[in-house]
Amino acid sequence: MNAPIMSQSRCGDCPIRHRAVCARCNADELEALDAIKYYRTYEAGQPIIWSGDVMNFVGSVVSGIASLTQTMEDGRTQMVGLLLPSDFVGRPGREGAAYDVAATTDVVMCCFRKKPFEELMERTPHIAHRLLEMTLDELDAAREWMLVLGRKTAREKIASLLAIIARRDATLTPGGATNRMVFDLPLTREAMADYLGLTLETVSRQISALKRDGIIELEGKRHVTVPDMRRLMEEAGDDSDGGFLG
Amino acid sequence: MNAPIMSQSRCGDCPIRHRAVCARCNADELEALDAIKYYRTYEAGQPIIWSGDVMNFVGSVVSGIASLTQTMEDGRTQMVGLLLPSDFVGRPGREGAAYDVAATTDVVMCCFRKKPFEELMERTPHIAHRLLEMTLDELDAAREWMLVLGRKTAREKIASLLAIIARRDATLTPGGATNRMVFDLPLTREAMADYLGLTLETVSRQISALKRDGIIELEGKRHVTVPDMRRLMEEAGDDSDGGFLG
DNA sequence: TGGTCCGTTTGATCTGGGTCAAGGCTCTGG
DNA sequence: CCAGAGCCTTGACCCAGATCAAACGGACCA
Repeated sequence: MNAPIMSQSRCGDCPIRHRAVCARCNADELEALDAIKYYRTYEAGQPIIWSGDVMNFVGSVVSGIASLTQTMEDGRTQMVGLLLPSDFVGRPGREGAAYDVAATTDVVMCCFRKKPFEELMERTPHIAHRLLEMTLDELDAAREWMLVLGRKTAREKIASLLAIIARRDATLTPGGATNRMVFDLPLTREAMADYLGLTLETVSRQISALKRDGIIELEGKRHVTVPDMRRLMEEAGDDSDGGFLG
Repeated sequence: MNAPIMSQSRCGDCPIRHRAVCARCNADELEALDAIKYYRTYEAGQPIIWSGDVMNFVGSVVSGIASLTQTMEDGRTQMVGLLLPSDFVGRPGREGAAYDVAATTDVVMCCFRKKPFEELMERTPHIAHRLLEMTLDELDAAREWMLVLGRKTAREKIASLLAIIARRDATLTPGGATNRMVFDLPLTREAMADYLGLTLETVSRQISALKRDGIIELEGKRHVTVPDMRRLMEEAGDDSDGGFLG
């Protein structure tokens, strides 16, 4: 609780490293961040922001998983992003939210009031710079996901999602990057379907198929073991291992 | 040729307004931009950059259309972005390209050498700021497209693409935002299929269907008339008119 | 004037994933 | 200990869009 989780600098007493914000901040800047910061918790399933709402804060996910979702008038939905701990939420310089944000699991957010955050950004170029980098990362991720949505089969989609979650998990689990990987699915079948542009029945069937074929092992419905990440990546149609394995 | 196309400031003698770069630059900054600027032309079909290549420039499309494409090892491709005149290419602060960029029609690019551009960015906060805004726009567009790819039917996909092209065209055609719209398709059926996650046969069939149903009129294979934009938007499943019509 | 090349259209057929429907687990609360 | 609610799985069937195949049409060239 008092030992840093990461070796990076953190803003004030915040238990996570804000990737976007304070990786390179000095003491004064951290203090300024602390002054405009507050925490907020959401229960699993709760909305955090609705598309079009005025957002008066930006922030980072501290724990739990949040999702970004687009919705059509007739109710069809597509998840367009997953927010894992340390991911940034919000659009400096923008009034409203562009999509619905909801808590997929219980979520703790570290928020910064938007106006003062933007002012701080103005006079702190490296924060603006870091924010640009981070937005470029998100753009890359979004465009990679467009390939998944547009061209991959249901089985490849599932494998891609599992690979992403495993990889993200690994970055939070020191020394985790081996061939065998174990993690918990933070999403229901329905949420996976929303992310993958599938129905929950197809998600369920394909997970069963991957299990039958020995690509994954399941303990209960959520706890996943991948005996060999390379095989999973092949199933994802993604031999370029995304920089994940040596 | 000597009269400005746009009423905005432009960098030096460049015939387009660089949305990202010089909308708010002063004379000194424009001069600095001019000093590191050069033009380059590409024929339709030519590659501009390959994914993974080191990019030593950033720039804007001056005329023509370029595409961003993701490719899988087995040859499946997904177009992840369209670059129309005034769109920005390149990733300040990044070494390599993340996707293939190719000229879809003949293209003229206005390029800035990357190193000096980044230096200029460092000491010119409003350029960095504008770049962030623009990247956020691209991110929004990418995420909107994820909904198209993941959840829309073939007919809706085609209608969405036509609506986007019409809208983009309108921004370049003063006074063009009426209900009736006329434009040329800058893409082959195959390129449309790549963008929409379909096959070219399906694209062709759905275009024929939209024509049969009177949503669009075709003169040759490329010249499109939309008698009533609202009907097209409905077909796109996108009643929120994207800020296009009053 | 007639190839031939390339993008496009159209037809016939097949199939992956959607839809509808019926249970099966597992946790919670009475 | 049972009932109910949420998820999840599995089966049967269907359809939108993929695949395979043929032919069209306009631009270019000999």
